[in-house]
Amino acid sequence: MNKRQVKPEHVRREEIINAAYDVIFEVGLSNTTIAQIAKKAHLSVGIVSHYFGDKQGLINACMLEMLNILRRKTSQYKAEVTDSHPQNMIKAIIDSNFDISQVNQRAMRIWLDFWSASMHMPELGRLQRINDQRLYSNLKFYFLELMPKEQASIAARGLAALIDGLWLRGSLSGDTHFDSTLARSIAYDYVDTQLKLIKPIRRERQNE
Amino acid sequence: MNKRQVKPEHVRREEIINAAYDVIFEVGLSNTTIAQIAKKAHLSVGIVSHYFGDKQGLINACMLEMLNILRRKTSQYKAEVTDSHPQNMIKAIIDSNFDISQVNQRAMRIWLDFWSASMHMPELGRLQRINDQRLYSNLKFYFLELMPKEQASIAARGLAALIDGLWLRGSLSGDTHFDSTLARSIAYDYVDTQLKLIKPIRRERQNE
Amino acid sequence: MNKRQVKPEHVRREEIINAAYDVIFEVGLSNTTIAQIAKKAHLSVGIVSHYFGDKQGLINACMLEMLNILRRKTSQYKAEVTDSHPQNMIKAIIDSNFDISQVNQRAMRIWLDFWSASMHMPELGRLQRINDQRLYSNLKFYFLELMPKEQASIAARGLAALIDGLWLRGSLSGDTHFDSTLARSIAYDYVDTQLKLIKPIRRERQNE
Amino acid sequence: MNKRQVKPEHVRREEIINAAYDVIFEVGLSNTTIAQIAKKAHLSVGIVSHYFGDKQGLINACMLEMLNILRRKTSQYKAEVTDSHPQNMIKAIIDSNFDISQVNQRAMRIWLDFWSASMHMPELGRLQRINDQRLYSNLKFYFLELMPKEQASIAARGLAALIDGLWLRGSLSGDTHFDSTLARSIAYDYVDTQLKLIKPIRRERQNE
DNA sequence: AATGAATGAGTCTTCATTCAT
DNA sequence: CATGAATGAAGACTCATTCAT
Repeated sequence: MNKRQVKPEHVRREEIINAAYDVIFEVGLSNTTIAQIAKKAHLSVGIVSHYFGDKQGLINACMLEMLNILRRKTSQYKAEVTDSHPQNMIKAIIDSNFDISQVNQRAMRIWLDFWSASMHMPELGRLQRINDQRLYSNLKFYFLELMPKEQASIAARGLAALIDGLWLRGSLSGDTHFDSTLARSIAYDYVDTQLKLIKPIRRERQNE
Repeated sequence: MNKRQVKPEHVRREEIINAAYDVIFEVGLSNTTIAQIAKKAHLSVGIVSHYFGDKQGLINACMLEMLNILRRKTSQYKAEVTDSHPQNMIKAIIDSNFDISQVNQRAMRIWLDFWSASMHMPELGRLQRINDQRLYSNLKFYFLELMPKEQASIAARGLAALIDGLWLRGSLSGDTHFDSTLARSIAYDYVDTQLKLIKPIRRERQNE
Repeated sequence: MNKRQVKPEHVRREEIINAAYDVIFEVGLSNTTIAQIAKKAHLSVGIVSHYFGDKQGLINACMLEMLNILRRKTSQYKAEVTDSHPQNMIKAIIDSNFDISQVNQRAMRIWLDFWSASMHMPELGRLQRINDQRLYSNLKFYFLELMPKEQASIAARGLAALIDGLWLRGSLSGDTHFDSTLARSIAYDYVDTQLKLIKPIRRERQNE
Repeated sequence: MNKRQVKPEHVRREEIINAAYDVIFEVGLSNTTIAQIAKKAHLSVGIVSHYFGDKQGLINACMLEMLNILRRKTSQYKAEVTDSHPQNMIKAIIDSNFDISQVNQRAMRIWLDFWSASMHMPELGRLQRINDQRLYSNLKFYFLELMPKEQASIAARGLAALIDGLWLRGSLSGDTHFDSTLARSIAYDYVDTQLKLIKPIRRERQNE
């Protein structure tokens, strides 16, 4: 008789959010219903409004959680870098971005669903733009230590786009598994080529 | 007055598809209703089933049209290249991809919506994978004329991802206008750096 | 180029009615659409209103035709009786009723569909009651020549019900073929037993 | 005030089914809409899917209920027979069949509607054939105790058809009231004549 | 805290009918 | 005569939300 088991709020919220991820992965965000989520979480439909106010509240919470996990992951990867040369930090950021998707193909699809939804759900858009901005700033910060401002900007923008694009193409390919090693090597290669070709250009510019 | 105006099938189809694009842009694919599309096209709701069978049929037709336009655009850009050096062809492909989005921010958002939907609508997924594959193959073909096989593969994969990523970040940024010049320069830069760093590896080419 | 082939009105009407029978048999009266009928008849949807005013007009025409065929069939069977003893006439009526169903299982199902519909379509109800009444009167007329009024009434009512019931159970059984020989023998048996037991009441007949 | 009144499931189901019977009687099964049923039951349209999945589920439940009532009624009539002579049991079965229709003219029309629908709705067809078979077997069982096998078969088949036919003609006659006494006497008469005429035939056969 | 019965607005789909050609 | 494009009302179904228990 462990019906009506009362659990701490944060545990319940976590359970519901995870159930939501499952359902979103299976049927897509726009086909996800509260009833499905409740069933997956072995709870009643009323529970969502209880903990999240309404469906939108749950969706916001899901995206927020996703972004928080990524942020934590990035912090963690950066903290683990021993030689904190800018290039290594950039690679840590790359690694953290592909770690998420490495964990599961599921996350990638969910991510894309939220990206898409963020165009038409203001709160999601806000969160998404903050995240976009964070990745860009983060990368630019380290590129600036390696190359002139203008090129750092391009490199950061390019790398951010490359990371997102690799992820995007990964989610969309029918493959069940995303080749994160390949993705990472393509991203590393981008950084390497940018760095190798930066010096001669700088010199010319410095003469100006 | 002009009630019951009969138009040729292809014209009506085009009108309806364009109305659909408008609505999808405004409210998102998953919030788009047939009633909205019909209203935008100044037609009745029954017309969609008349021309497209059902809503899914219309959606498929929309995506197919989008992809066809891109394909035609790419052919056109490639045909316009005077000096058909591989690098120029690659840049033509880049240009064609950003031409679409240049035309309007609308297209970019619609594109993302379809990308997302393609994960859960089989026919859309099929079309989308064909398109993904086409971009990759197209790029790889020209990269192969410039560098060894393995690197060509990476470069093609990287550039395809970069193009998609730039587009993605463009759709998601709140900006009303996408800076296609910047996007193109980032993509060009990717090609240039890839090519510059290829030389030391392929010494024989330097003799040319 | 035999498109737009113009045929006499009664031919067109016949074609459309037959197409309607086909469709009604396949999907049931309530699921029958004008589009299906038109397609089956290789004509356009507009044709129905052209010849029958509207859908209800076509349905009425269908039922009327069905009843006319039965009536003609009954007249014909009765005309073919050589020894016009009342009992033979009754059997001719039975035969005519099972002739229709003998022709095809299709007719039986259509018949039942119209019976059911006649409860809620006034014109159909009118036609159906006339037909009911005709069968009853027809039978009673001959029974009256064989037995007292009261029993003739019961026998006629009983036989009419028996015929309809046999037909009903035939349409509803999943069997593809209706055993009209069995049905007829059951009906004959009813007549025979009714007649045999009439004797004690009608002494004069015992002298025969 | 009494909004949102929650009742036990079986009560709600019963209410909805009864409302459905009302509507079906009034407008016919094929014209019956969920909205009408809901209105009649003073409930919202969503309730049908809540309890029966969809409209077809409700229709199936209605027919099942009808058949169950008839079956219970037959059991009850049979249990009430004091002198369980086969002939009395057969008459009990007849009585039970006309008890239903005695209760109301409504039931008869609903039956016919379901009969008709069962030709095109698989689940209804299944239920209907089971019921047909039951009546036939039931009657044959008792006829077998009174007459030889072959004749028992005919008598059972004939009586079953007669019962259905009387019912059918009753539903279709415009009369508001079905004369169940007359119907019953016609059916009794059928049994009586079958029995009276069986003996001489049996004897001859016994001599063979 | 948790349930799930009940609601009803919103959407897709169907289809008889109309009418310009 | 005949067509079939176009209409729009009607209906089944979905599902977020509410709320009595």
